Amino acid sequence: MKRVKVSNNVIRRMPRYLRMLDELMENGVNRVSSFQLGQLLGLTPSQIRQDFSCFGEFGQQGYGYIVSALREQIASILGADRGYSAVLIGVGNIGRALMDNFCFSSWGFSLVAAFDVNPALIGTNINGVNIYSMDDLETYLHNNKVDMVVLAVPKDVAIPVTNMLTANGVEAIWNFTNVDLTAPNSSTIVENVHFSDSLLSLSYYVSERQDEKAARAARAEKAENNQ
Amino acid sequence: MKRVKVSNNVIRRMPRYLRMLDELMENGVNRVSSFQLGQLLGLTPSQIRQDFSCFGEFGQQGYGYIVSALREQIASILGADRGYSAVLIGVGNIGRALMDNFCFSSWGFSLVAAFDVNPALIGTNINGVNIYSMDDLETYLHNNKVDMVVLAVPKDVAIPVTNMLTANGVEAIWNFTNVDLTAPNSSTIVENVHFSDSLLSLSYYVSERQDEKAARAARAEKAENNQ
DNA sequence: TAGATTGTTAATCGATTAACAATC
DNA sequence: TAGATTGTTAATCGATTAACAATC
Repeated sequence: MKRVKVSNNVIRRMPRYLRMLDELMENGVNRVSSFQLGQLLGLTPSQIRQDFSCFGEFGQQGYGYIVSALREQIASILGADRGYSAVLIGVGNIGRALMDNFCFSSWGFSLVAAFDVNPALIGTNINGVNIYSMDDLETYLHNNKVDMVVLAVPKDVAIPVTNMLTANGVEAIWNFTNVDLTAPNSSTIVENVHFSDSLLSLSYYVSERQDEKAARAARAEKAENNQ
Repeated sequence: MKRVKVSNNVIRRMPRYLRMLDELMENGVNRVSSFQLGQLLGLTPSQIRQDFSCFGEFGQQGYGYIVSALREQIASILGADRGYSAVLIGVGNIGRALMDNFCFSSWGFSLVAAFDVNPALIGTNINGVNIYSMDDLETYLHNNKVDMVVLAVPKDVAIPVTNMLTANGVEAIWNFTNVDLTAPNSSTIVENVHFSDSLLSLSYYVSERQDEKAARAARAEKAENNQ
């Protein structure tokens, strides 16, 4: 597989391709063209072919792509076939929701341990994942290969915990705290999940829609009065 | 406020500005320049001024921006000052995590009701929000102004529930199911939250990093052997 | 006033789309 | 073979950055 510098826009589309290919496989489709994929995803065929071409040649002229083969290629590009290990820190509601609902394994990852400060949780087990004391985290990190940390601790301890993690060699953080970890720890790869950003974007488009409606209504009323 | 067509990229940055301004206010900062904001957010001052200029003139030459005033302006642009009402559908783990942890009100929204099929939940109350039966949802939508729906139902009922919602006038969906609702219901505004997409993006960058390391190691070994 | 920083126009850069030869 | 669809190059479009006059 090629490893040239690929734009973030492309990277963000790859998981969508993967999901769509999974869906096609579930539906027993075994061949797809860039045109069809584009229709399904609301993208142009050109863009899809450009995206794929960043990583190699996965199709066949005059035929298209074999769904299962393309699926494997994209999974591989995204590292979803490397069995990366993840550790969850903070078994509050979000952490718990992830343990209960998010199927790490179906994306090729394995959640190997969870950590919390709550004595009621320590020593228990959710979905086969043991919950350990935060006090044992540092030792754990030294004795185990941890490819990524899922950070779901309360906002106010996000920074100190992150500092501890990076000091202990953690290189990737999937960040569910409401704190932006992007800037500070340069060498650590951080993926921020900000619910509020997502909701506010939605809210913007709702406002836009409502303002348009109001403007239309105002125009209609004015026209009415001018009769 | 201006309402010209603004690119999605700009809209996605606005909530980040809002969060940063909130943080500055918490820290008692009451004045900020585009240069400082840029440093804090990892953006260029140019871009920040360009972004703001899509909506109006919020600064003062030679001085910068008054944090609280700018905060209000951006909140208003995003519709975070309109008291939009939201209804949660599906009180599973994700739904519950949102009810417990996500502070709708701090972003100007109010969660007015929740719905589920589980008899053990129906009639109960979480954080002041009543949980009703799904059977009552349609009636509820007819009798109440619902600006957005938070969709946190299981994957397999996502499509039928969505169809029911749009049929009953719901225009905006904050979608936590793993189904892409983007394409089909054209007039409905959908914001998809896909945990897997986020994780896979992170995974890509982790893989890239590890491949670089491996390549470096291979080169080093080769050099060693050539000694 | 001098220094700072805005809002905006112009220049650059990058991403998307279109077009087409290659070929299955 | 004829039709279809890829991978890739070139053209277009849009987003970011640079520059600077306006002005607090």
